[in-house]
Amino acid sequence: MPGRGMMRGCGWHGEFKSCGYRLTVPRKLIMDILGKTTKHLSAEDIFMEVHKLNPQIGLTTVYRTLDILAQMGMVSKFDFGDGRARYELKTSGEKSHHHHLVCTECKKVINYNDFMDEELECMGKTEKALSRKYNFDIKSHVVQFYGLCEKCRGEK
Amino acid sequence: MPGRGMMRGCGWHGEFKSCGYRLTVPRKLIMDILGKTTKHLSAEDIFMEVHKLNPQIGLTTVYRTLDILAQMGMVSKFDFGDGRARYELKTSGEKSHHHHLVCTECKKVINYNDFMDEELECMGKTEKALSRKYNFDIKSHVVQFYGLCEKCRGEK
DNA sequence: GTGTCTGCAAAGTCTTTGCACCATA
DNA sequence: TATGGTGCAAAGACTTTGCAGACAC
Repeated sequence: MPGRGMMRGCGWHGEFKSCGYRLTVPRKLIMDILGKTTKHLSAEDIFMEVHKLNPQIGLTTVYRTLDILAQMGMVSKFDFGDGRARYELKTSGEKSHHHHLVCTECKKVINYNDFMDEELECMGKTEKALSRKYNFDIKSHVVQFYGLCEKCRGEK
Repeated sequence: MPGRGMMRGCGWHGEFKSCGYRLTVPRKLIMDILGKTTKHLSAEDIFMEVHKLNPQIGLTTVYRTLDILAQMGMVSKFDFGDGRARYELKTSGEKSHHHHLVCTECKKVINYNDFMDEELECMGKTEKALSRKYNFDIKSHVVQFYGLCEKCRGEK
């Protein structure tokens, strides 16, 4: 059995197996739900979706599965400042990588990737420079803008 | 009495008062501690420091003060993925703005500001573009790189 | 003196853990 | 059938709230 943490093969079924994890009903459902949304779901959100399809599945399993997925690097875990973690499937498409714009009032989150060419280039440069200077093995980054959305700034 | 949330005058004493807040012993101590470190203190960290100087002060007060400071914009609140919030005084000096490099293993955080000129320029551009496109009033941003620090990558 | 602030204790939220049973490979 | 996975309940960790007494202005 290959060590956990390694990823081989393509498609998440293969990745799962080659990491020594079993393919179970809850895990399939959770991956399905994550794959079908562009939203930023909390564990509870995902649990509620799963629950609709299979009421037997518990919140604990959702947390455990998300942990595994995050450790495998298949899912990103975000904090938008509302006290609960949010999860997003890391998709590999060209235009799928995005950053976030967060309303601090109503907690709405907008994905953007339209102004990102320069941003990504610049993040890449910084990443290299930081890796070199601090001898870090950099795996990911987070870029988030915080402010008031159109609606909330109007109400102030 | 001016409405809370406004900031006038200079020095935090003045800001505090002009926002209608009282200048109390715990608040002074907390500001002092935040002003004297470049670390990323949790509420508990700050509480322990405060406790050394004045054991009467409670953790609740620390949380409440940090809340006020964050709302006034004098303090930034960060999440580095270890389940507790971290606080930093926003200093206004030229070179004081910085971003973070976080080790996902040992949770060490490095402030960097040496590769940031281009990064900041680019963030500025993106901020403007996002403000315009989504009609957001952007107040702040977060940039964080995650990975393994020198020590932790060696142990793997 | 008045309205704010404080400390304590208790409650609230999100997340993790222990354990016996179940299911995948 | 042998691990690993699951659900439930309970515990854990961080943060917030309620309230009576204390303090800044």
